[in-house]
Amino acid sequence: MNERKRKNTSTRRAMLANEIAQAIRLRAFRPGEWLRQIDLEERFEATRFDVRSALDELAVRKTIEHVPNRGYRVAEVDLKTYEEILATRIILERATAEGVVARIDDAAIARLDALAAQFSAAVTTGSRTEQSEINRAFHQFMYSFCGNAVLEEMIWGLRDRGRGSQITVWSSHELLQKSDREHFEMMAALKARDAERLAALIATHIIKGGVVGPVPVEPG
Amino acid sequence: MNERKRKNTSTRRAMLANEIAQAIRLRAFRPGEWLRQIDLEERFEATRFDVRSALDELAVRKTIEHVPNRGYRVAEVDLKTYEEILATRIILERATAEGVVARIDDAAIARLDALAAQFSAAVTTGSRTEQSEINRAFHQFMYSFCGNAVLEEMIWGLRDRGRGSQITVWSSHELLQKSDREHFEMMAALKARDAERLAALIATHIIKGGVVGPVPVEPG
DNA sequence: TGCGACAAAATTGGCGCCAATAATTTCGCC
DNA sequence: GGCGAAATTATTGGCGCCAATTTTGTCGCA
Repeated sequence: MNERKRKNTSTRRAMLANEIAQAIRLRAFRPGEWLRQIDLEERFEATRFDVRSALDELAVRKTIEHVPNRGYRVAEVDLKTYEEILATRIILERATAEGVVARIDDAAIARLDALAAQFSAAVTTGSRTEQSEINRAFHQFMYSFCGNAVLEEMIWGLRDRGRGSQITVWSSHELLQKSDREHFEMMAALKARDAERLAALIATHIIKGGVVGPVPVEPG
Repeated sequence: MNERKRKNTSTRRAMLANEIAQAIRLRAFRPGEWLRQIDLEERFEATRFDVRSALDELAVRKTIEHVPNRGYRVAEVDLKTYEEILATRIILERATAEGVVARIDDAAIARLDALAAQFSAAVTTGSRTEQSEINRAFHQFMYSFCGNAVLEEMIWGLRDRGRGSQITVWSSHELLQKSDREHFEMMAALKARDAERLAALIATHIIKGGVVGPVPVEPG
């Protein structure tokens, strides 16, 4: 009966914040780049008020940085913080293994196999952002079975924060292929219901995929 | 030379948000309670604009909840979410043990001993909020040596979120005394540089301090 | 007396205006 | 011609106003 009325502010704000966040993920805005409110108004067809709200939200989530009287810019993550983010991601993402192994079902495994295959295809033919989005989908779907929504939230919050680093993810084709292979190793561990092995794979996946060269990361 | 100019908004907003957050921690506002903007204006002597900004920030941090056209209220955490928060806290806080043990020095140990002693005293003589604040100070100071600022942030964000549960922390005097004892056991593990033992103690500390058998939760 | 509808009051929330600040250009002086 | 200062332009950000919405209070009717 009732047609859906126009969205209220908090919804619009959240949606816009997510749109901007995605744009940042897709590197439409690069780390350090200023986000001019006027541009965002036009690009996303939103009012200035909504743009500001969304930017404030992203600043609280540390996706962007606010400089008084200068504006908002995509956060640039320094090396130390980046390493801390990776270390914390390892802690959190490892911890999903147990729950995932316990709760995953055959249908989900099939879907994950498909996503892993999609990633394989994207490694050779797809664009950087395609690879990135498929990879994200793979992990997001897998972690969604961990049985802890709070834990999931933290993981995705951290992953978004890590985007602001100068370090190139998958800096070489070999690393990309390694990530690809690791997905299938994870699937094997998953099918064998081997939580410990899955956790170990997740840890190396994060380290190898994210850091180039000598790795000075000691979790904790 | 230059007298310090008036604080800019983002600073005022952050300060006000922290003040309100502390008030919530101290139970000046109870879970489910509505935070009327007019009241907050007077109580904290802030403009309506700043109040709203601060409330928005706290809503993003999930300390409070925003209901369109109704306002903001202290988040009520349901049991499932509360358990997830505790589980995630255990994951994160355990992970500090290694770094803390590696980095702690004698001066810090002395300070922690003092805080543990303060807590002991507060167990018998202090108020609930005093106990809570000293306990917080103890853990905050300890975790500050973990060498991972991002990890620390996550922990304190989660701890704040947990305040919104109906579950009474330290529901009995015995649990309070148990917490007290555990602080000293942690100190022993710390002095022995036994990270594994410290991690185990942290885990039980969180579980025992936070959950009390079958929980009489009444939906608000 | 209980209940529903209508009216009045209280509260929230969208938004535009313009002051404050930073960035850019122009101009004058050496 | 180069350099610094002043004027111009661009952008951000504080804030108050009033509309939209909810809550509270009142009245009439069964």
